[in-house]
Amino acid sequence: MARYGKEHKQATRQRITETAGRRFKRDGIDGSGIATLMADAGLTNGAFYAHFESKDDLVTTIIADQLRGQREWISSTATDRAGVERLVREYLSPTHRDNPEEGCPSAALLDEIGRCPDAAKQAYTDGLLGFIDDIAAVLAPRDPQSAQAKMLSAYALMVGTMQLSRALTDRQLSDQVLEQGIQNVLTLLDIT
Amino acid sequence: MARYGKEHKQATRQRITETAGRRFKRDGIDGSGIATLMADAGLTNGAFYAHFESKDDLVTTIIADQLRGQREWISSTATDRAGVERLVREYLSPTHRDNPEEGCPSAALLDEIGRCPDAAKQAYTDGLLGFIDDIAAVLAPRDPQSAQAKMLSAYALMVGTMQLSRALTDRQLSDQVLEQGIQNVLTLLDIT
DNA sequence: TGTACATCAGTGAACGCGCGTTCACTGATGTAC
DNA sequence: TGTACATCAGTGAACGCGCGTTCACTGATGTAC
Repeated sequence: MARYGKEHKQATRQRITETAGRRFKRDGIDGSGIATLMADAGLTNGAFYAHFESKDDLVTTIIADQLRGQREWISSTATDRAGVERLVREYLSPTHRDNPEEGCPSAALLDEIGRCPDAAKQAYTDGLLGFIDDIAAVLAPRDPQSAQAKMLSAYALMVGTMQLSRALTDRQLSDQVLEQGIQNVLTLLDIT
Repeated sequence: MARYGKEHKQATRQRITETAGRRFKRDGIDGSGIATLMADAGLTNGAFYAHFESKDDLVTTIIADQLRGQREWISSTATDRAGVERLVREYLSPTHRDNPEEGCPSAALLDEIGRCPDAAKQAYTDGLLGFIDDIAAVLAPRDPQSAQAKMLSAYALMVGTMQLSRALTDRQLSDQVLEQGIQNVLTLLDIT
């Protein structure tokens, strides 16, 4: 199968990273086995260790990769205050609630990340501050320090609201939680 | 070992429920095996099925039990607005962050609960509304309906903040997130 | 009050299965001649 | 331009282990006589 130019292996690694990110967000980290993750990428279990040292290594990689993806999504949407509002409404939408595998890694995995080894938590911390500071710069270019703290709190509210809406069986109540969340996030950020 | 009065088996079941609740909150649901859970209660694996139909049955029981415990804790603390403030400060404390096994089940498990079968999510929904409505009645006895929505959002912020503070490796930043969370929850609830 | 018995909470070995990880092997490729 | 070879990404069986669950059995107990 091999001896393609060096970009081939890198492309395979990227494919594993993308499909594993989706699987983690759908079934949880503990709920996703190596064999399943590799089958998702169209490979067999043995090939895993040509790309990653261990499952922990993969987890750390996925967390960094997912937050990088979230940062890119944010950069392309939240270019001004109106963009931030659009982002909040898109985040706290029934579509996001019903499709965790395509959504926010924090909403899908944050409590599990809190139980991960330090390397994974470090990747989370770094990746998070990357895009939090992006938005803080848009919202308060003159005072990024206090905007960071405010934005972290707004993010916590968005993540908690999404998780709560996914855990409720009452759909109407779930929708209502999302709506109330939008109002409170926007108020918290002094938007509208 | 047996033929104690009927209160004996019930006491054992309660012991399993308590120790399993702590274990779940520490290691996650998927991260806690039946044999470990039973050993925590001083029993062997086989005895489990004399008390519960399946692991799913236990999970549903634990969720209901944990939220009942949280409701009791709240009833004894949040008797007036000052009580609610004390509760928020205790919730968003470093002590709570550093001892998940004694803390809030939502903070420890909410994203995992969102992936559980409907029975577990139903138990969560019921248990949650139990104490949310308690606090709503304290905060706005004349308008419990809108107080419920507001309180659900405040709870989402508390849960998200706690999870975030547990996932960060930077302790100073983690402390800061908790502080900012307290301010925002109190503002959101029109306290102080 | 003392003994025989029925109860049933709890034991512990075993079931098939999937886990994370290792490793001898395969075979399509780019390169060297 | 055509052939032999070294490379190495990917295969798939196997490792020991813990998972959730089942079941034949044990033995301390409350009850009946």
